[in-house]
Amino acid sequence: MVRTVFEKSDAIALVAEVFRELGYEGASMSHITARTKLSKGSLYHFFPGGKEQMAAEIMAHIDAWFVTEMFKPLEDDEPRAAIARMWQTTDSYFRSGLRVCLIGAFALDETRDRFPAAIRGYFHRWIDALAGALVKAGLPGAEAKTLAEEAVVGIQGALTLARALGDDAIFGRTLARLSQTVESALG
Amino acid sequence: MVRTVFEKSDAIALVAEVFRELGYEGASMSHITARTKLSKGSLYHFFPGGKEQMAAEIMAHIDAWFVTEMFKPLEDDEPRAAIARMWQTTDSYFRSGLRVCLIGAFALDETRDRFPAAIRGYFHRWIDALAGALVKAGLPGAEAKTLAEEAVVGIQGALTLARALGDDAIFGRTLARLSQTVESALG
DNA sequence: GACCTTCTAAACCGATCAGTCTATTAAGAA
DNA sequence: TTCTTAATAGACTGATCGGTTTAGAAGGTC
Repeated sequence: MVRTVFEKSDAIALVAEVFRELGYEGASMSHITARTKLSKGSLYHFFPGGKEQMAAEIMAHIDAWFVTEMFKPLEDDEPRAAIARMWQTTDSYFRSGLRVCLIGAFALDETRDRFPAAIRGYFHRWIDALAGALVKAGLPGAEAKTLAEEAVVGIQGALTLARALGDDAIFGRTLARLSQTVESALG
Repeated sequence: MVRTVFEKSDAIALVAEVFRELGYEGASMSHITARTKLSKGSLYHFFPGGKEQMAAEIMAHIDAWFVTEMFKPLEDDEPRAAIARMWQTTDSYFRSGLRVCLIGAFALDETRDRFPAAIRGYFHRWIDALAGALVKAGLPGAEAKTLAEEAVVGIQGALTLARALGDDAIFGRTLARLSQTVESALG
């Protein structure tokens, strides 16, 4: 029999895409094995805790990526440049609306009750990091918080509508509108 | 054995709440029977087509409600008053953020591929009805379309974040902000 | 009462679920 | 080479899945 060797990081990325497309409950082990070409032996070798561990590690992986690529830059770099790069990073991460937000999708059904802290933390830190950058760029705290919330709300809503309408253009339009709103607030 | 008699409209409303909380895949027949107190016999009597028919009829029911309560008023009534009532209707329908949008949740996973027309139609008509009212209220077509899209995107995003953060206040804040934006656009 | 239709209850079915186990393979250490 | 260990393939298990069927209860009509 043919034997393929995987790295755990490959496994995380592959399984993540299955959860992203099918949701937590919709992603059965047979779906996962079929779509990833990882056998059950491999999956339970990497994730002895089964589906729940897979989802937890995937969320941690996503979280770490966002911290490095978006939240840290928003906190540490020059705020206007970091915010400008945030729109680009967001657009490419979500493939211009073709890829949904796994954490957002988990939030909408009972999967939320399995990972409440991870879900809450992800969005909380995104809003806080953006609000912090807006404050550093000169906005009052309250306005910064409102604007940051508006941005993350808009991104999530645009992802939902892009999938619902089968029209990814709405995602680009929303990002453009949000960045425009932020820029005019910054003056 | 004790026998309880249900109406089909009761069945639709009860099953709808289960799908809303658990999602399409997450809502197994045993979950549905347990939470609704409807036996399998009753469920398959009302919905011979099983889960798929349940979901289809629930979506049709939701759609009809929105047409009567929101889309028709937006099309037929005085536009500013209809838009003002839309915010209230939206707030009460989604129970100020405690209740998710079933159609939006379906859009995010593969459930979308079972009901693409219903999902697309729901959001398309919402945006069009609101944009139509905005045009009647005096806005240019392009601006009306953009604003209507922004409103529906914001509502969906706020529902996602309300659930993710376990904080329904964000839903009220978003509705207030959106209505403010619309009002200042109308002058 | 008898009869018929509508509806409910629950046993039952094959398929699929998440998860376990055994056998085997590849690769590094000695 | 030989031994050891990490990793893979896939058969297997008991539980649960969506769905079917059978049996009978409730309510109307005559």
